Formats: sequence, structure tokens, C-alpha cells
Amino acid sequence: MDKTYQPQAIEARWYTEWEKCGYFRPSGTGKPYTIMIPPPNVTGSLHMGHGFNNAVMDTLTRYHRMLGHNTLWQPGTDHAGIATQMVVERQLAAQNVTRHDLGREKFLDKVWEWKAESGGTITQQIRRLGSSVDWSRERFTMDDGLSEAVKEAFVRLHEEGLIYRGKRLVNWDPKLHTAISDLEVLSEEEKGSMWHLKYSVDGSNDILIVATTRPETLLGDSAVAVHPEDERYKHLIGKQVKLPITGRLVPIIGDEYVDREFGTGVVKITPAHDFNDYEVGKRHNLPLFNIFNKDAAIASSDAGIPEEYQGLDRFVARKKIIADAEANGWLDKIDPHTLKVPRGDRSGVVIEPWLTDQWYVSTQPLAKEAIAAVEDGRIEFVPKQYENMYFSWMRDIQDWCISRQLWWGHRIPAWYDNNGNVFVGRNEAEVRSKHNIAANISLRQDDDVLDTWFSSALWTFSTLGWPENTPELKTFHSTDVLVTGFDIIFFWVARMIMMTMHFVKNEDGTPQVPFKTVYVHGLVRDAQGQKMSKSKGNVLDPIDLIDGIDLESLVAKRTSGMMQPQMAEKIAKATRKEFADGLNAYGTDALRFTFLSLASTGRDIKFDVGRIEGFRNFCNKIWNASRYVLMNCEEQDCAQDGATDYELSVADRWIISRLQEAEKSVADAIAQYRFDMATQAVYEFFWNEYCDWYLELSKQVLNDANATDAQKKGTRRTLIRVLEASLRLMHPMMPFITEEIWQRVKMLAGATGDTIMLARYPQADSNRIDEPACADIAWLQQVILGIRNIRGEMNISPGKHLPVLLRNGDDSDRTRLASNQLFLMKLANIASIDWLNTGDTAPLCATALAGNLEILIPMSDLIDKNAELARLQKEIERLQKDSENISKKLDNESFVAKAPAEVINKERDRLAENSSALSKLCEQMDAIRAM
RNA sequence: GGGUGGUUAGCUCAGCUGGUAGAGCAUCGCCCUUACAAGGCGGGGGUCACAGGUUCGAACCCUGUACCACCCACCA
Repeated sequence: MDKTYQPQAIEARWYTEWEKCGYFRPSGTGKPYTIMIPPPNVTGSLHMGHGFNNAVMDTLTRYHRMLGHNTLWQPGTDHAGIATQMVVERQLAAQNVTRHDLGREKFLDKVWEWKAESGGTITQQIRRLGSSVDWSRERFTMDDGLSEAVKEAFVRLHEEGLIYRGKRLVNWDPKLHTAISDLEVLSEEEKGSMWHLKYSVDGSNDILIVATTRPETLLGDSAVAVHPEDERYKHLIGKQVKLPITGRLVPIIGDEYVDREFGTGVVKITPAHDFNDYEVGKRHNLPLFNIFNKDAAIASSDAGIPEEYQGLDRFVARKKIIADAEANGWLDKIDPHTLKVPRGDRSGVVIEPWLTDQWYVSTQPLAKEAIAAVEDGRIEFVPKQYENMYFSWMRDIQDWCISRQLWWGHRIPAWYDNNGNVFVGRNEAEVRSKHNIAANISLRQDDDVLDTWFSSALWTFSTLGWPENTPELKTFHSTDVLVTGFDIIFFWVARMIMMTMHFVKNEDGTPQVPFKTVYVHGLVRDAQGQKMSKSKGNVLDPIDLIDGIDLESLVAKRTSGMMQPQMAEKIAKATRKEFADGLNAYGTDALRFTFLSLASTGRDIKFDVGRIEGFRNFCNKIWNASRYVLMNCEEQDCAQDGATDYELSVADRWIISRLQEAEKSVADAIAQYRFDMATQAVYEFFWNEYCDWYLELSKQVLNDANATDAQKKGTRRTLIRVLEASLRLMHPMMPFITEEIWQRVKMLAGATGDTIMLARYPQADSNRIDEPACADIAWLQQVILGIRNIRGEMNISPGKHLPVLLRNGDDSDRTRLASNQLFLMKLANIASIDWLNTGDTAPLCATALAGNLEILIPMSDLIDKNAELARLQKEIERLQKDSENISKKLDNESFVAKAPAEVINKERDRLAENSSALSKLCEQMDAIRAM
């Protein structure tokens, strides 16, 4: 083996080997275990969220595969309608071409070209993460099978009356020229103004002052509303006001929607351009004046808008109206005002409520089952608190606008005749025959496509062959766990639950849930807790953490292709400061282990490069420990021939015990999705116990000329077998390094099989926990620690062989010393050990205690008397403080009366131990002082 | 306006059903000892945000406050 761990040298070849050998495919036997990958954007590239996500999913997948389950991790990609279309449009824009110049078909060809060109990026990157997905089953939301599923779902929902078409207000994106769903609108607080405008009451000299944040919409006002009980205005209800500019007369209405306390208590009502006003308008039968075109510029309309306003952008029109108001005296005042501005999550422009024809899914009937499934535990969220978020949204769910005025996506399977009739069917022929439409009547398919999330909602079952009742669907559905970020619970998780339960049924007709568990994780943020984003220039690419990147390349990457080039300098500076040496090549295993170690309770994850460095070092530790084991076991008898001519030492029996406990911890942790605890358990076991203690102990046996063959064999056997088991234990988290080493140790450890991937996962066996051995090693550690502590604090060179005197030990101390003397002498670097009789006076010594056993190190010239006195003083103070606290408790009558006996006894024992230790240390201080 | 999560060592976080506050990184000291300096050994460092309450006993349970983050909601 190479002297240092080189991840790139081993990671490159194993993945191809695994994939080539088909190890990722379900075994076909055992209990099914299924995870569906959240399909990334087909033309996207890997980000930290994917890295985290994949680490978790692959750990679960490999774990269950090694448990012998029939494990499927289904991969695939999403066509990501708006996002992908925007990318291609941007490319065209660079050549001064619009999609309309090309026309629909040619444009779609371009998108498919782009997909072919960039579609492999993300899947190749997922391979770099070591993800053991079954690539032979890879799907794409727009491939034939899934498109069929989409069509089928749409048609069935329509037949059932759960999809309908209607004209109503939608969130219109004036830049992208499409409707979007409520979820795609982000409202942020922004500073704006509140304009107070004077409307004159018709037939009187009264003036009403309306307060508005959107003065331009007054062109489309249908009424002015006041609260029906408002003493200031109620006498005006039923009268009319004359709108400025258009001069239209609109009624003054009373509606409880109006908040008397807010603004002036008078609200202008624009039913065609405001969701609330729309509702008010319906209640009062107000006419709708649509004053905007698809760009949200002022349109000619029946509202009587003067020509000079027509064609003006909404914000230009606003300015003009304010200028007009000021000039003509109907502007009362302008107050600064912060308001929530709705913006499209993709385009960033202000969303306009606009009246159009769209397709909707009627969600309430679907939500009922979906709520029940979470209520009764058929679906469980981890962590649980996300269920509240789910419930609160689902219980107040709005119909889902699923049509998009885009070209890239699943075209809506609806056809229109020239009379405006609409027919839904799987294809034109079906529509014609079903509705008896003659061939000479022309039909035109709906131009719109479906919301991307419509196809995503079918993902768990469409990928398994639905609507066919395939064997895969029967075997692998419901899936076991969905691993996803909290940010798409509404977009995706909730809709998947609704759609799946509606379409996929058990044999008895009860609905199947898409997954039994939803593991929700937070966002991966940068070391400062900032959201990673291109515009902030703080993005880390998982691939760069794996392969490393030099500073200049990183700076170039972060500052290229920016929307705001003026930020480049600042970003470059910050990057140079934070990553002065660029990024090291930490390797996939370290990256995965880091993600897992951060996967605690569903909160956001701050990713600090210091963490990954620590875990790369852990990989190095595994590597070097394995080198040591191999050096000592290769071409040696490791007692794997079935013969029993070997002997296990206390150390052997102890490390085997500890392995069982580590195995149990890992299994418990994974069962609770606490990957942080799983990584901690293996880290601690491997580094702090196997390496720090057991390997050192093993050296003493292997290098001891007096040790028997049986003892050496026992040690080698334990060394190699515990290593081999540890590798299997760690494999789901760190697949590459464990495979690489396992291939070298498997024979020696008596393991068989071609790959660690398919080896059996280690199972804790409580029968193999040897309590006496553990107690012996704990004793040994305590004694060694005592000596090392003296050495360290007294600044005695590690190379100095120390003589040690022991006093006051009982029989078990003597037995333990006898059987562990060699270990003790070597690990503490001791020259000699001698017993003093109780009461014997010792020479000037430094002291450590192990229970009642006094460990004395003659100080002679080694040690500074005052330093030892100070050291003892420190320890005495610690014990005194502790004893005081215990005494206080024990003196408290109600504690003694009410606390459980177990707790009381524990405190009493501790107090006794403390006082015994104290008296020994005090004696020792006196002795030192006396000398 | 409702709701959720958070506040523990310099930093990032654990801390299961209340019973002696932990880890990694950073830091300090001694060591290039034949697996590993990407390392070994030893040390220092915390009024568990604040105020009350329950309890023999609270980081943990209850109430309230402050600050941070996020989600939802129609305030023109």
C-alpha cells in the first residue's frame, strides 16, 4: 500500500468497476427496499445540496443492500420546464434570436440539443459521489414512458372532474409570459410608497381619499369600498365617485374586507388586478376591467383609458399618473410605506394578477387522503415537526394551476375545435372517436404545457412503469424513504402524496403511499451561515472538494458569468482571503463522511472546510492503520483455517467487545436517521479505540519474543478480523476507501466475495461482549493515563523510561498487573514496576491514583518538587469542590428521602472514593513537603 | 398577524425517558517512538441567552422575555 492515502488514485477505478459488474441493480431476493432519487434538473450541475442528499441516500442504500435487502435506488432527471427553457432562451438571446423567431418545433429541437449536450453532466457528477443508483433504470421526466404516465394521469383526473379549465385571476409573470402557481411567487418586503389620491364623489363636493400602493391600477377600478360600519363614510355607500383620468363613474360600496384602521379606510377596488379585489368584485357583481397586456403594459380596454396611457409599462404609467395627480390637484400626499412585493421565483419580476384561462387541479379532494396518511402514521416525517408545516399547508390548500405558457414540457392533452369547445383525451384520435368528431372538423391541441411539478408528482410510480401494473411497481412501491430538503415539501412532497394515493392502490383498493418516511434536511450553507449563491460568490462545488482546485481557478469560477459583474472584485477578495491555498483534494469519502457528520436534526448545515479536512485525516488514519495490520498479517498465520490453536488476549476480547457496541450504535443511529451519530460511533471506535489502544497493545504481543505462537495468532486474527468488520461497518458511509482496503484484507480475514458492497453488514452480537476483559482494559487505561498525565504535566520527555512504584492495591490490582504488566510497561514507557507494602514510606514521588491503587513515580532528579505540589493541589481542589457538592446533596434531607436509592448510593460511593483519594493526595503532599 | 426551529467551550455542533456538561476544529506544552507529523502524548477552556416556576435535583419539563433564522397569511 502507498504510504499516504491518495483518494483520487482509488476512487476513479472502483465506481466503474461496480457499475460494470451490475452491483447497483436490485438483487432480486430479500425484502424490497426502495429510494427514489429526487430528480435533478437534467441540464443542471451538482451543488452541495445534491452532495448532502446523495451521501444520505447512498448510505441508506448501501446499508440495506448489505443487510441483504432487494435494494433499488432509482435514478433519473427532471426536464425542469421554466429553468431549462430560460437557459436555452438566454443562449438564443446572445445571438439576438427569440424563441418566437424560431417557432415552437425548432425551438424544442434546440432544447433537446442542449439536453443532449449537457444532460450527462449531472449524472456523471452523481457517479463521482459514489452513489450506487441503478443506472440501468435511469429515467427522464420527458421520456416516452413517463410522458405516457403524465398524459394518463391528466386524462383520468379530468374524467373524474379533478382537473378543470377556468378563467380566473392567476399569478402572471410578465417577463416569462406564463402563469405560475402560488408557490412560485415569493413575497419580500420592499420599500415603496403609499399614495393618497382624491376621488370626488359624484353629485356633491365630497372628496374621498383612497390610499393605494398601486396607483396605476386606478385605470381599472370598478368601485371604491369602505367599511359598512364606518361612521365617516357609511352615508356615502351607494353613491358614485368619478375616477380621475378616465372619468368613469364607479360605485361606493360597503364591504367588511375594508380595515377602518388602515390607510384612510377607503380602498379602491380593481377586481381584474388584485386577488382581494377580485373576491370583493364577485360579492358585489362588479365589472372587471383588464387594463394590462401580457407584458403588464397598459392595454387598450373597455375601461376608457386615454390613448396617451396605452402601451405604457405599468411602472411608467404609475409615474405618469402621479405626475398627473400632482399637476391636477388630486394627489393628497405620499407616505413612505413598506409592502410585500410578489416576485416570480425564476424571473424576479413583479408578478401581476391577470385574468386568463388556465387548467387547474382541484386539490381539496386529493388532500383529504394525503392528510390522513400523515395523521395516522402511514407516512412519517423525520424530523417530526415538519408534519405541522405539511398539515397547515394541506388543510388550507388552494387549487393548483398546472398550465404554463411555455413550450418545453408535457403538452396538455386537450384539443379545441373552432367553436371553442375543449376535448381531453390521450391523443387526437381518441378525442375524435370519443366525441364523434368528424375528420373534416379541425382540432387544435392546447398550446400550453404542464407545470414541471405535475410530472414530478408522479415520480415514485411513473418510474416503475405505471400505468402498467409492472412487476417493479408491485415489488418496489411504496418506496421506503424520500430524502429531500424542506424547501420542496409543498412543491413536491405534498403533491406526490396526493397523486400517488389517488392513482396507486393496493389489491384491496386502499391507497398506496409514495413513501413511508420523509427524511427532511436543511439547506447547506457556507461557513458563515450564508445561503450559497452565484451572486454572493460563496458557492462551493462538491467536485472541487473532491478533486481540489487552485485559488486562481476558484476565483475565476466564482466571478465568471455573473449577473452583477460589479461584485466580482469583492468576491475575488473574499475568496482569496478564505481559501488562500485553494481547496485540497479531500476525496469523495471524506466529503460524504463530512455531510453525514453534519446530518443531525434537520436544521440548516453550515459547511466549514475545516470539518472535511478532519475527516480526510480520518481516512488517512484508516489507511495507515490498515497498512500496519497488513504488514503484520500478510504472509502470516492469522488463524483463519478453522483450527482453534490460537489464544485471545484481554485486549483481543476487549476490542471485539467494543466492536459489538460500535455496531449496535451504528445500527441504532441509522434506524433513527441520525447519521451524525453513526459517523461519530465509527470515528470514535476506529480512531480512539482500535488505533489508539488496540493497535498499540497488539504491538506488544507481536513484538514480544516471549509470546507464544497461539497468542500471536490470536492477535493477528483479531487485528485482521476487526479491521475487516470495521471496513464493512464504514462502507455505506465511505465506499471507496473501504473497498480498496477490503480487497487487500478479505482473504486474510477469511472473507469471501468480489466486493465489499455485497458483503454482509456487521451485526452486533451481545454474546461477544466480554465484561471482565473490558473492566481489565479500563483499569489498564486508567493506570497508563495516570502515568502519562504525570509525564505530560511534569514535562518529562516521552523517551524517558520511568520507574514506577505501586502501593495500596488490592488483589484484583495485583492480578491485573500480573497479566497486563507488559502492556503497561510498554504503553506507559516504564523501566520497572515494584510494589511497596502498605505503610512503607516511598521516596520523593509524583502520584496518580487508580481507585485505591497509588501509582508513584520517584521524582529524584526528574521532577520539580513545586510543580508536583502544584499539580497535586489542583487535583485536590477539584476533588474537594466535587465532594462539597455531593455532601450538600447528601445533607439535604429531602434528597435522601425522595431520590431513588440508586442515585443516593452512587453519590455516597463517589464521596467515599473522593475522600479516600483526597487523603492519599494530602498525605503525599505532606510527604513531599517533608522531604 | 399566526406558526416552527435555534441560543451549550474561541468556532461548528452533540447532549436519548431530568441524576458528575461532551466531540471535532482551534489553542497551549512535550515528542519526527520502526502504521500514521494528514501523526502521538498531555493540558487549558463553559453562570448551558435571560427571568421566573415545577422538582430532592433542570442544559433538559412549564411560563414569560430577548435576539437569530425560517414557514404561512388578503391588509389596500
